[in-house]
Amino acid sequence: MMNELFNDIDETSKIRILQELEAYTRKYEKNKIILSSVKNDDIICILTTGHVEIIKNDISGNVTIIEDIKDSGIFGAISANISSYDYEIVTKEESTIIIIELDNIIKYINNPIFLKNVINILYQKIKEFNNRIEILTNKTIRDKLLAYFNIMSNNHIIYLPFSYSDLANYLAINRSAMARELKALKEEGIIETKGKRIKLLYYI
Amino acid sequence: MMNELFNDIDETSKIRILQELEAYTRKYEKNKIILSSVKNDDIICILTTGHVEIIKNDISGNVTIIEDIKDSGIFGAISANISSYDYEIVTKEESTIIIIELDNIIKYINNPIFLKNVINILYQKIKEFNNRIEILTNKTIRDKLLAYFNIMSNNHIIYLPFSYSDLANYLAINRSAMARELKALKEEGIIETKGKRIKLLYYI
DNA sequence: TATTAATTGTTGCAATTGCAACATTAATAA
DNA sequence: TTATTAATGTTGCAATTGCAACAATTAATA
Repeated sequence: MMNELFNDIDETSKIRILQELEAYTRKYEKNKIILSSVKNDDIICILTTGHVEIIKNDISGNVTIIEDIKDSGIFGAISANISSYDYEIVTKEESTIIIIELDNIIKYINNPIFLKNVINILYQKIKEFNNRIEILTNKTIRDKLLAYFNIMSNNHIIYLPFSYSDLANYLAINRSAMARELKALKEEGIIETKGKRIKLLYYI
Repeated sequence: MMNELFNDIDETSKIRILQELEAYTRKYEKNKIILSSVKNDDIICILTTGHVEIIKNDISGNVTIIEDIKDSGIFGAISANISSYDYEIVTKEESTIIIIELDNIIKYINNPIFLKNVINILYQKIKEFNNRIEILTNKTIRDKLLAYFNIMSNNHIIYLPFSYSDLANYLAINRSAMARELKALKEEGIIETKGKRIKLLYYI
C-alpha cells in the first residue's frame, strides 16, 4: 500500500496523477544520507517504506533529531532559513520516498479526492508538530519527558520508537542529564521501564 | 479581504462553500478568552482580522505562548492529549475568526480551487512550525535567540512582533535569564537593539 | 496630565543542566 | 562464538538557567 495519498483513487487515475506531478520515487539503502535534493522549501516527501530521520548538526557538533519518520509519514518544507546549520536526511532502514513539488499539485491536479488526501496528510502533520512544540515548550527535562510520555502513551504504556539516546536528541536535552532524570522518575514511582517499554504510574 | 482561503473564488461560490461548510464566523473583543469551543482536534480556525495568542498554563503557574497569530493566520488542531494543561486562546485585539470543521471540507467540498487554497494554508503552517521547532531544539538561550533572530530577520533587521516578555514565553525560557543573555549579546557586539528593533551584526 | 498598570533591567542565589569521562551492558557483524 | 561497535548507566564539576525580588522605565487609561 502506497499510503494515504492515493486512498480511494483507482490505479488508472493514480498513474495519471503521478505523471502530471512529475513525481519521482527513489529508493535508498540503509544509513544513506539524502542530501540537498530535499532541502527545497516547497516539496513534499512521502516515505513509502522504511524509516528516515532528519538530523541537524550545528557548528559545535551538537546533533538534534528534527524529525523521525516511519510508516507513511511525510517530511519536507525544511527550513532553508538558517544557512549555518547542516541538515541531513538519513535513512535508518532501506527506504522508498516519493518526492512531489507543491507547485505541481497546485498547477496540474484537480482531482478532489487526491487534493483531500493531501489535506488530510498535511493536517496530520500539523497535529504532530503541535505535539512536538507542546513537548519542547516545557522548561525542565522532567516536564519534557512527562509531556512526551503523555502524548505517546496508550493506556499509560509507551513504546519508544527509537533509542534513549535518540530520545534525548529529539527532546533537545543532554543524554546523561536525561538518564539522571529518568532514574529519579523511577525512584519516585512515577514511571517503570523495561527496555523501551515505559509505563506511566502517575498521571494527572 | 477574507484571506487566502477564498483566493480566486467568486463571491457566489464563496457563499455556497461557506454554507456547505457550515462555517461560522465569530467576533471577539480585545483580551477575551476563547475557550473550549476551539479545543477540538479537528477544526481549522482562520483569523480574519485581529490578533490572538494560544497560551498554555501549567500547574506550577508557568505561562507559555504556544502560538502568536496575526493577519490571516490559522490555528486549531490543538493538542487535546494533555489534560493536565489549561489552554487559552486569547484575543490581543478585537478579532474575527472563521471556524471550519475539517470533516466538512472532506465531506462536502469538491471545488479544486478551494481545496488548493486549503493546501497552501496548511503548507504554510507546516513551514511556520518547522521554524518554531528549529528554534526550540536549540539547547541554550543564546542559540534560541540567535535562531529566532535569523529566522525572523529581513536584511539582518528584526522587528519583534510582541513584547520581550512574550518573546521569553514564546522561546520557553525565563525572562530575566533572556534579558541577561540579550545584554551579553549586545556587549559582545553581536546585536544592537532599539526598542523592538533588533539588528544582527554578526551572522554566519 | 496624573495615576495606574505593564514592561523591562538588574542581581544574588539555588537548582538544573550540560559536559566529560568512564564502566557496563546490549546489539551487530565477522 | 568472538570481536567490534553502539547504547546505556553513573558521577563530579562547571556552566547555565530559573527564580525571586526590586528598581527603573514605558505604556495605558482615567
